[in-house]
Formats: sequence, C-alpha cells, structure tokens
Amino acid sequence: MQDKLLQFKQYLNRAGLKATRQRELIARAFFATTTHVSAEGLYRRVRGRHPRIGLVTVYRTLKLLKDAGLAHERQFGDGRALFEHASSERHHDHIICTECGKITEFASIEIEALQEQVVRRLGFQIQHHKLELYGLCRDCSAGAGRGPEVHAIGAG
Amino acid sequence: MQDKLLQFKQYLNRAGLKATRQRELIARAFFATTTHVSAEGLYRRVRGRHPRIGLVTVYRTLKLLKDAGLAHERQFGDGRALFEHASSERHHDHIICTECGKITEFASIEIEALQEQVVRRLGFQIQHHKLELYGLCRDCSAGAGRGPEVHAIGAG
DNA sequence: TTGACACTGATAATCGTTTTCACTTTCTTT
DNA sequence: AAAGAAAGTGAAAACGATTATCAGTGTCAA
Repeated sequence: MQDKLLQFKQYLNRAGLKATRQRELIARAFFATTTHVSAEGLYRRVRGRHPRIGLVTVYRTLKLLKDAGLAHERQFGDGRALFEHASSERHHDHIICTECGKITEFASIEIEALQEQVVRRLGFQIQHHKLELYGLCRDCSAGAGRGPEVHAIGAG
Repeated sequence: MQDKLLQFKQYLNRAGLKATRQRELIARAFFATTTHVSAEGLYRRVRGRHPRIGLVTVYRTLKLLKDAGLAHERQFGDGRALFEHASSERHHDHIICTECGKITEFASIEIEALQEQVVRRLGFQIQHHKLELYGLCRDCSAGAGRGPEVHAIGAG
C-alpha cells in the first residue's frame, strides 16, 4: 500500500501536479478498500476523519488515480461508477449478486477466446469487452426467503 | 407492425390503462425503427410530425412498452438508455464500434455455456448477463485514418 | 521567502430521467 | 349522447451522479 502511494506521488510529480494533503488522504483511503467503491462511498470513509474534505475533491482524485493507472472505473448499469484497484491484477470480469449486491471477480481464457472468434467472424477488430453476469451468490440462493443479506452495495 | 401495435393496445387494456393518441403515435414510431433508439431520438422522430408531444410522454410510453414485453432497455455505459424491439427475437449480445458507434447483434451458444460453467463453479445461480464487445467494425478498420463515418449514434 | 500556478471547496451547471401538478382525455356507465 | 371517474398529458421542477466555475488557499521550486 505504501508503494502504491509512492507510485501515485511519482505520477503527480512527473505530471507537474501537486501532492496535497487531501490527495494523500483520499488515495490512502482508496488503497485501503478491499472491494469496489463509489466516489460517494470513498467520500464517506474519508470524511469520517477529515470532515473538511469535499466530495468534488474525491472525484478529482479518483480521476487522477485512473490517469496514474492505479484505479479502474466500472459501470454496472445502475447509474454510478464503482472504482477498483488496478495495481498488478490482469483483466477480469464480474458476477454481481442481484440479492445482496456482492461483486465477485473471475477470468476465463476460454470465454475470451470465443469472443475473439465471434468478433473476427463479424469483421470486427476487438479492443476491449465488458462481461457482467447477474445471479444469486451461494449465500443468497441458500437462504432464499430469509430476505436480503446486509451488505453495503458498493457503498464502501 | 400492426400486430405489435395490437399487442400493445391489448396490454394497455388488460392493465386498465388508456390507449391514447400519443401512445399510439409513439409506439408506431418505435415499431418503425430498425435499430437501437434513445428516448431523445424517438422523441425527435415523433416530434417531426406531432410537435405537441412531450419528451416526458415518450419516456412514459417506452416504460409501458417494456412492461408490455415489447421493448428492451439497454445500458451501454454512455449514460443514456437505448431501446430495441423485444418481439420474438431471442437473447443476444452486442458489438459496438468505437469509431462510428454502429451496434451489431450476435449470439453464441458456446459463450453462454461457458458462462454457465464459470458461474456454477463459483457457487452462483445465473439469472441473466450482459456482454458487450468494443472494437472497430469492418468499415472503420479498413478506412482507418479517413476519420469517423457519419452515423447517428443511437440518435434514431 | 516568495511567487507562480496548481488546488480546494462551495456553489452552480449538466445530462438523462422522473416527479409534480393543474388541466385534458379516455372510456365505462347510463 | 352525456357524464363522471380515473388515467393521461405537458410544462416545469426535482433528481442523482458527475463536472465546471471561481475566489481564496496551498505547494514547491528557485
């Protein structure tokens, strides 16, 4: 986590941008997350200890983290963006539980290969893709009828 | 097209809703489209001949068409919804050209089967999925450098 | 230490979509 | 055909996520 913070500062430096107190706080909070966070969610986390930070600055810092290659932005169709660590992880897709909102990552070489085939057959050159599966996770399908699990949905 | 309009009216009737002039006009315009339309795009089409119709009514009617099972709503991550005919077509996914915005539909039983496998392995019960491929269509990869084709992107 | 210039936060603006509300239309019942 | 209940309409306002504006503040290289 310290190395990621360092990377971020190096990026800022190289780009002629400034390493401010706010940016460090927000970046730390982001690197401390273990799952997908929304801007709002990250804002709430940071604001807990540093109430004077504005949501706007969180948005701006998330954009910088993207530019630095340290964060990925995902759109899951519910109208807001969720952010995840980019770090060293390779490409993956997501399964979203429609009951509790839990997001699980996975990767399948076979699926990717088939996509390539299909696309080539249609005369397209593939650049990137987005695969989202929706369903019930083990917990939620086991406990069907017990009502939704208590998970913060992307709220961080 | 007449039969779809009929289906729509039957749906309205069954649901205790009213078959108004506006709804018929908007539904006709929707059934006359051949590709994906946004609410705004459909609105522009209808307004050409019927300037007094409001955008709000288009939104409301599109929702009714969804409820009637005659339209599907798609989110392609650019912040607005595109609508397509539901009719008798089976499930399919989309390839979007990043240059000209053209949307091509495709279906692959193999990909779906693999998805099932992956999901089951992770303990999920799949409900539905969303696969979007992004790349250059034949025209745009052939003419790279000639600038973007002139296509209305989902504007109807 | 200083000064240029990037940054911050409050507020306003955007964009697609939905809600509100006063008025109009449909459609069922006579 | 008339009437009235209930749904529908359009304009305008509200919304929620995100971005821009702008006056005041902070950073950092010289």
